[in-house]
Amino acid sequence: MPASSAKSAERRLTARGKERRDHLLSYSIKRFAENGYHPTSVADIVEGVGVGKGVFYWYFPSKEALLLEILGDSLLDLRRTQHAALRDLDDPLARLEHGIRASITWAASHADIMRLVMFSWTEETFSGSMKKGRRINIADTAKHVQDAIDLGLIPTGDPTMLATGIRGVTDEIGRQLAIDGEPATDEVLDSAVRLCLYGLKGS
Amino acid sequence: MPASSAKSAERRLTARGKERRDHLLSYSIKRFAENGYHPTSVADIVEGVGVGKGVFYWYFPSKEALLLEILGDSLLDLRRTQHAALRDLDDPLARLEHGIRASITWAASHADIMRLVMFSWTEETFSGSMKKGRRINIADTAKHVQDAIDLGLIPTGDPTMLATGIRGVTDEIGRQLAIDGEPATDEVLDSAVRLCLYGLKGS
DNA sequence: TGTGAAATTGACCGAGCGGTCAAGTTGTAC
DNA sequence: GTACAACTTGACCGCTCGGTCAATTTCACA
Repeated sequence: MPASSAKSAERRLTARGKERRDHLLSYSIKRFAENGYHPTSVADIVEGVGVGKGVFYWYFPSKEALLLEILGDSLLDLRRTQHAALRDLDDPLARLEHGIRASITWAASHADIMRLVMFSWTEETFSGSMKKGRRINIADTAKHVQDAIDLGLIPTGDPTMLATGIRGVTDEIGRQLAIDGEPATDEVLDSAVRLCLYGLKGS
Repeated sequence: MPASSAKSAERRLTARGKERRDHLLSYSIKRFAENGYHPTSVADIVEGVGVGKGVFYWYFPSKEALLLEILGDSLLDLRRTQHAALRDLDDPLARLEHGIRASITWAASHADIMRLVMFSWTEETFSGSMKKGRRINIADTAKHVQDAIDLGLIPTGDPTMLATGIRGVTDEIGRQLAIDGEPATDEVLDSAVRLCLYGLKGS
């Protein structure tokens, strides 16, 4: 490895450096989503950005580390979005509803990321990151389900199981919107919310 | 291409030939699921089966065609399983219930295929096959939803939208079971059915 | 037993991969 | 102006990939 490789997290980047790095990141996401991770070579990426190959390895330790960074950043962004959507709500069912809406909306507006997520489930190298994300996401949801049960708003049941079902609805609908390139309309969001909440009440 | 390549669908295969082909197919599925499609080379496959490289290309025109065949076969098998599960039932809701159970059970017991399906959504070359499968699957389900609406068993709603939600529940739960290597227990199946059917009734 | 199709081998090919690095340029702090 | 770190270049490397093919063996059947 070069003396000052991209390994260290605390690398000093100039303004120009940060811009270059962001450009490489966003372009990689786009190409990975369009062409697939493996079929997109590092040479494709640097050519698309218009720089030499060494630039890629100045900012990222490897192609693999780049995808892992994309996945980690995305999980963080989704959680932040969800949290922002429900932080002011007290009612557990209202929190669930706004969480569902936020998840689907986020997925629909991050179609590229959704494709990378689907791919990442299929290879050991990346699926660990995905499992962690799912565990966190389901735990977040299950907490609200448990609160709803405790308050007698819905019948007793296994909160994790129910949260998994809810994630199924939001994931699939989000995935479909992302793949088809359609936005999350109110009609879609309302249907998803009804399906989940009535499902919970009936369980 | 060789004079008698694998291109023709009506190739005459001896009993030994069919066995060899099946062996290559099943071993490829296993390796693709374990290691990912791209990281698994044709050399890996033939080495695992214990034959020369030419044998692979005697039975399959390309690595890509092999995966497409796996995907097509699997869609057929799933549909056959679903159809067998509900062909004797008249009540649309009972048909939906048994379809849901069959889908999840099939996914849980075909974990390898589920991994390949997830991957295939992420590359243009294969996602066409996936979209077709989803369209067919949702149309199958929507038909029963429409029947239930017509009979007044559930409130009016967009059958395709509702069928998409149901597919979301079955897909996600099936996927989770497959990834974790767990079987589809009655408890899981019951929860999924309740979530879907109560969701429909509330919509 | 002879014959042709089916099946098999594995060395070989051109291409492209992820990644390296010596050399050079740019930016900035004193 | 000078010194040093940040940044950039692109030729190059070793390797593996999907795929080919001439030569050979196996087998079903006449």
